[in-house]
Amino acid sequence: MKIDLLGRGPLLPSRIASQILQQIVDERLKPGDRLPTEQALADSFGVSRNVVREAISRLRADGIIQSRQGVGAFVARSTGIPTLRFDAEALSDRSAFLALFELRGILEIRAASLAARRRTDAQLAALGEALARMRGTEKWVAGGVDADLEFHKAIAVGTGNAYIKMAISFLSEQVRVTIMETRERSGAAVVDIVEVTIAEHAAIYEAIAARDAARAHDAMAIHIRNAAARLGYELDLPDRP
Amino acid sequence: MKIDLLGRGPLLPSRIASQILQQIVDERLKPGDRLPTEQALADSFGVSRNVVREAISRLRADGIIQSRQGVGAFVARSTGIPTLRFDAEALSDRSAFLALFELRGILEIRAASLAARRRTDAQLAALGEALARMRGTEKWVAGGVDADLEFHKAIAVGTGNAYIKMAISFLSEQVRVTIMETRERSGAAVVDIVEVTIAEHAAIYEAIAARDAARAHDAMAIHIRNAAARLGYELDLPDRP
DNA sequence: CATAATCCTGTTGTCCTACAACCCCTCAAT
DNA sequence: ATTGAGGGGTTGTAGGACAACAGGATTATG
Repeated sequence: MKIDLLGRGPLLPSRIASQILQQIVDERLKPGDRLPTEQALADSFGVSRNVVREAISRLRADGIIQSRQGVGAFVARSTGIPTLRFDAEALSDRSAFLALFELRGILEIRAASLAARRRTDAQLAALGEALARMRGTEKWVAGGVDADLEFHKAIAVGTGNAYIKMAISFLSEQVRVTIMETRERSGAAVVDIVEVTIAEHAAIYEAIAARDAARAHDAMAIHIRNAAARLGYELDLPDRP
Repeated sequence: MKIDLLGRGPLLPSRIASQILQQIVDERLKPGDRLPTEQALADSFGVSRNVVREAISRLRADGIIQSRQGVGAFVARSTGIPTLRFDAEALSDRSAFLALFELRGILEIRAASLAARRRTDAQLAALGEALARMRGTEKWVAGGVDADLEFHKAIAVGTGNAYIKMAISFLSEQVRVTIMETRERSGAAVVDIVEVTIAEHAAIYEAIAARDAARAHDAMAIHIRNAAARLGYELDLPDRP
């Protein structure tokens, strides 16, 4: 059944999910309401039950609906905001950026410590590669930031905690975007002192390689503080508590 | 107490999705890589292809992987996702919930430390009110969790960092929803020992009131670890680094 | 009569098979 | 060399079957 001439549009499950979601937004289905049975939905949409199941599965993963076996699927009494997002524009503000950087630092520092204790050899190898790639990039101005982020993500991977990885990736991305925007606007390309930066990363790598959690913690703390300083910010990271 | 609090846990698609995601996080599957065929995945996980399809469907909705008919499914070249979202259902999985709790702990502990040093008197007063409200609720079963969250949010406010506050609120909400859902499903209401919980909170409050960052840090660490224990989990929080 | 045990029915969860749509490669024909 | 038709493999969709489960109706039991 080809309806969409504009390219092969979204597949069936996506479309069905959209339609169900639309019914919820339109309040034809209110929180707490029970959805029609999968078979009924399949019939009414003219698709197979399989497609309906995939659609509902997505909505369920988003916390929009929840289903209980043997009973039915219900529109969730949506209590909480299932997503976290930061206003990109607000980050131009000096104090806001500092706050974001602080949050990132908290996670990165602990992540370094955890990675030192939990990393696998393969993960360490990946970290080493990221470091090597940083050394490789002569032109630090553009690609350097990406290589830097890659290094930090590799550390996050080393924690073995998928959520820490996601959070750090998310925050790093915010920081990266903000930095890029700022440089574009101010025009002045801040030249990092390559040697210093790489040395800091190397120190972190060494500590993680040696499985020395305390040293990894300190090395990362120093790096974060210096990175902030290079951007012109004084970061108030707590010392070892 | 039941061995597995998150009882007849996560449905198959969630678990499969988690495992695939874990492979991506572990970098056994790198961006651009092609996933095994659905049939191969189904065989290796010992489930039907249908289940694998639902799992992949979710990851696809999250932009983590993308698949082309007739070719295969590929790990998306991570274009930074501007939003942070966790699979609500996957959190029923024991290890996933533990990972989330660990992430939350990292932030909460540091937040307590920061709040001890930065709080204003007004913020301390708000924290005291939250604590009083916790003491007020005799029936800890239902409203207690909300009062608890309010207390933690008040601490986050005390850091003076809006992003830390948002992150903690977000994570707390995830934890709360997960616990609620679990209780609903398993039926067994876990009764917290009210006195102990309040005592832990009081200790945190005292430390913050005294502007003693180290003590606040420790008190929160103890609280988080005990809270996890009450839910039947052993949390591996690093000691003072 | 009250209460507990049992059956019954409907729904979701999972499995299985089959086929359509599609991509990519090969290979023969022009 | 270009073109075009297959062929194998993969995802997308369909449909049927059964297990797992919840809840109400029914029957047995005190």
